[in-house]
Amino acid sequence: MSGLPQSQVAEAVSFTLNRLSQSGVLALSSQPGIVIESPKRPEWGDFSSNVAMLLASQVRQAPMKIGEVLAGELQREWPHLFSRVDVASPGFLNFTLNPLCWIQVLQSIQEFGLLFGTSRVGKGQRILLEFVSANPTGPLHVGHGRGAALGQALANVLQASGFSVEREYYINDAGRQLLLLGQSVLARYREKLGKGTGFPEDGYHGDYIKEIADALIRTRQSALLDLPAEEAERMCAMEASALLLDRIRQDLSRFGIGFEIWFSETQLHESGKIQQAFDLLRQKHLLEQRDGAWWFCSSRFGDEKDRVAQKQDGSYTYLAADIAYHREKLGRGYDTLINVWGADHHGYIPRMEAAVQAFGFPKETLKVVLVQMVSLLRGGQKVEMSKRAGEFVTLREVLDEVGPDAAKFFFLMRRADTHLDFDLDLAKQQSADNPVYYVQYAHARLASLFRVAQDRGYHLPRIEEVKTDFLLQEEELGLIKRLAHYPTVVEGSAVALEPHRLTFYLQELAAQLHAYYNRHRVLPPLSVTERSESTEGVSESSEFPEEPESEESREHSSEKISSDVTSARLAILRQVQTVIRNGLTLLGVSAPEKM
RNA sequence: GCGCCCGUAGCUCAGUUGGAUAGAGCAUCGGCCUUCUAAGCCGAGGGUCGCAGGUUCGAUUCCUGCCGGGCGCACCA
Repeated sequence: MSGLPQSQVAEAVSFTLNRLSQSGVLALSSQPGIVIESPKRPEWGDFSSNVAMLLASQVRQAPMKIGEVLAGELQREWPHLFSRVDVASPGFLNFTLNPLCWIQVLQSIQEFGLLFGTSRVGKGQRILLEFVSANPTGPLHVGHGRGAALGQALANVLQASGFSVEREYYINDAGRQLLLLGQSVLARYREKLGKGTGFPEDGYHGDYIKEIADALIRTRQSALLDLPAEEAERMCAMEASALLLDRIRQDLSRFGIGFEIWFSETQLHESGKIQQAFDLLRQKHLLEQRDGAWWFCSSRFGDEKDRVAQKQDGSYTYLAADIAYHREKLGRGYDTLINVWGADHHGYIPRMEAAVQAFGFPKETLKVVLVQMVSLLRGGQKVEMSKRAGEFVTLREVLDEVGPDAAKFFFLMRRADTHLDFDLDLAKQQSADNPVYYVQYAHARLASLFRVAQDRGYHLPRIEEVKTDFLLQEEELGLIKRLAHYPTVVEGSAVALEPHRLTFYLQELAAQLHAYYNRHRVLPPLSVTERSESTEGVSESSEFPEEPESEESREHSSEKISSDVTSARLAILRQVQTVIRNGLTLLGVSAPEKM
């Protein structure tokens, strides 16, 4: 979408810089990365750039002087784009665009619709995004919910930016944790049948274990008591993990999260992939036997020490499986692997980076996004969760309480690597204080406006049908500029792997919309009342007071709504609605027509 | 002890990869509905960007050292 003003400015600057370089006016050895940003203050124009300052050392001239030259050239060469280019100390270029440029933003939104905001920066690079991947040893809890919301939003934002994304869930269905699950279930099973023999040391304590035991009693009666303990444990583990995985799938599907691939760890063992990975590492002398165990030499790639991959007793550690798993993923030909992990696993990153490098891929092939913990607040108090006692709030409970939309939005309101306080009361509240309602309401409010407009016989105009002057009033222009920023936000969220930027953007856009909506009418009032007659003399005057300051609400009621104004506003607001809808969609949140 | 993350308004947090005079929401206080959804808007107060150095035209942002908080440091996952 290079037709957008910001890209046009960047292209213009780049082009002019090249030309000045070739003609010898500026002696450039290399062109700096041109960053066009939106300045904080309106006096600094629509966009600004620091190129002149970046160039100063290279060209050996004062930034202000370079700025002057550039500003002059740019204005001369691109008169349709710039209405002015200023140089501000210590050397900023401030661009003020020809207002007409903004119209094409509206046209672009109108034309691209659902696709507005998409780009091709990803160039079709293939990304494997692995997230949630909770062990099937218990139900999903809130922390997993945050990972799920983040993963999905990341996938959406990356896809919108031209990456080809596949989502994967790694099922940890082998190893000690699963055994422990089997032991825990069997222990409960025995207890319930009056044959209790104690509970495993680090067993799973949650009530769901008892429910699974009940289910086993229903289907198998007391049959498991006759089996050898090991076999009974294995059977319990299989049954329990199948049940729990099924429950995880249900929760995720209710949360609106889907995966292309569900990858099972057991498969790695059974297909010999772990053995293969080991053979390869041995060949490369990255796997060494010491003290009867096999060590992965991760320290050669910057890890602080080597790690055991195969224990003295011959069994594999979880690391062995993960090494093989990452080799498996790399072998599928992705350009980048992204893992969304709980922040408590951060110490594990160097190990996995080592594995990736051991197989001949650059370290950057693997990107890990860390998700910090979630605390739930109710009545201003933290809801206590203790993993040891098996007391944690499940994702399902949160969904029951606040619904998927609010849950997702709240999970995405903070940067992933900072701790999140999730206020359950706020998430349920139907007021402007609740950010998700606030944004959704903006969308619904517009939907409602359009319904009323159509009931009253207005048709919703296309941009081309509207008189330009009425689109370019100050506040309308403000809205358009905000809309123009949207594609940059989507791209930034994708490249930085930070979807929370989109959440913030939507709140800002909604705020601007609500303010606008409150201040300006779109449709003329239905009936002429005595009050409007009594102020008619004032409101009909062609000159509006400059800035009424404290009299803004009065401006609202006295504003004259011609049919040109109505259609211009309808046209702009439709594009606002499109952008809100698109943004919410990328976050996985619905955009309701009615609330 | 070592490593990673965090420290910005009373609270919860943004800060566009190093830019110009530091931003939002909540909370507090004061206003706005006979007219398109008040699930909304307008206004006010509130800051040593943890501290101290360094890098440069310029630092909340990068580097070093402290202080404070969280997490991790298994032949568990």
